[in-house]
Amino acid sequence: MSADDQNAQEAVTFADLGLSPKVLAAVTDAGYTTPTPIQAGAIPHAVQGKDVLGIAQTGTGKTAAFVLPMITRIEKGRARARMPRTLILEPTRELAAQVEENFIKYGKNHRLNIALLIGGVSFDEQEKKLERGADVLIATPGRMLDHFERGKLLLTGVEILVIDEADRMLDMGFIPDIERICKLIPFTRQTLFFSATMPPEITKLTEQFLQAPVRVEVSKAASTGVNITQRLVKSGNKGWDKREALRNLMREEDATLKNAIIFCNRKVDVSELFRSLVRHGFDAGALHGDMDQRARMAMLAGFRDGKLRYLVASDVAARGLDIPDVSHVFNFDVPIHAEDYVHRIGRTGRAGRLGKSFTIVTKSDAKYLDAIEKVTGNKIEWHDGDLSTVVQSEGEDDAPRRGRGAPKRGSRKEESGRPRRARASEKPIRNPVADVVEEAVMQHPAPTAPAETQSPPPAQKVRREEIRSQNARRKDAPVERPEPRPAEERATANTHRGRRKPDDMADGTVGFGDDMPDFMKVAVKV
DNA sequence: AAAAAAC
Repeated sequence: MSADDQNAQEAVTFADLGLSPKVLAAVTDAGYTTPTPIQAGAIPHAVQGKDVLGIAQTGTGKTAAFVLPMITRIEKGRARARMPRTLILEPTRELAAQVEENFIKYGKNHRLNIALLIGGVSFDEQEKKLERGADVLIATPGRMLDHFERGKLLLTGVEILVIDEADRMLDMGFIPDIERICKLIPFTRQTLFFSATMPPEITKLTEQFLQAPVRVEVSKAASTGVNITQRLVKSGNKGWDKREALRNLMREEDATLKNAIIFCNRKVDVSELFRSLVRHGFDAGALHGDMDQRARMAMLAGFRDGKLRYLVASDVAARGLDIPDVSHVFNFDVPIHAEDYVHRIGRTGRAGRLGKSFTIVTKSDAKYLDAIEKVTGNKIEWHDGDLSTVVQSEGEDDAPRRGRGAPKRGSRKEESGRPRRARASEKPIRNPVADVVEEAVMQHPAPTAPAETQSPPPAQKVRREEIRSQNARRKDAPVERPEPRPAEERATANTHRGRRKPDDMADGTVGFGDDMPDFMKVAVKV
């Protein structure tokens, strides 16, 4: 490449990409002048209506790479009732909500009707938005198909289809849904397709559903960024050992720790660790897929706004979520799949900043650790001596005061499942923010119960009856759940489900009155 | 040894 070419490339600005003046103005207002490689590569083609195959990780500016040209292209024209003009499919609810935020930010000079169709929230409002005519429809596949089957949605008017995070959709078993949806949309559409990797199934999908796509590939972010300091931390096998190791680490790092995500492999452990950290006075929140949708939103908002310094999370938070400025990532568990390690620690050290990651390792993690070191291609240093120096703690798991014989896996969780009131005398919770949040996460009777729960439309009522009869044997089985849930999982569920009246929890913050932090109120609007 | 996603 000549020096001139290089200069020319450096000189690329958003103004050179063919975006409309109104979109450009919004981009400028947001403070951006220079597009990222994926944006510079994809936008010029996308604004011309071409199909694009974008191969890019999250954190590369991928979302704006489709949002900006889409707004440009739908400037003219209006949506008709139940016939959205564009459809964006996302694998998780949070990602979908995040894309909506992007449309709001960059569409501020337009009058866009945006509809967000995700599970876990009421159908009513979503239907209203569809009825009004959506310029932009953002959805997770399940809820979208649900609306479609109810006849609330016609896909024949879709001009632009976006499939985001295709490889993750594959992991999650969404590909049949995606194929079905693709077939429902006219062939004359424009398709923008994004995936971080291109396994054979995904390649097949692109061959089937893209027409002469422009392929834009941005250099794979070095599997683990050089600006992330990675360390391993030894620990005994027990949950108790690991939690103590984590707390020590958190205290050690306190001076330089701005905020941190703490990953667990399992949802139960997210809940348990969250409760434990709160009891120890850390202002932590929690995020996993079994939580009430309102609480998920509230947690994320609280963490982003800096109201919560720690977020204990499952891998729902490992990819794609845009949480800027995370200074630390802690792996409470070694991830079972090596790629997850890369994604998790990739939540720190973004945009060239420095980041730190610590992974708590026990003797039984050896093989997973090997896999990680193989994938990332480097040996990770031990923080403070390796596993050979670990002292295993004695005793029956981490509930020593419970009688012998009792601790089946479920009963061990009793402590975390017990109502908070009973615990209050043991250890005062010193953290009001997390305390409020705990109410929201662990007891998820949506105070303004989703409308469909109160008056399900006939079709759904029938389905519910089926489920109810399936569960007839189990008196306490939640009707929404076809499968009986294991005891330990119930630690995350609402123990009062079905027993409390909505009036008892007018605003969902039982017993906290005026102490509800602002971010909770904001997030609750969903 | 997992998580996620419709009800």
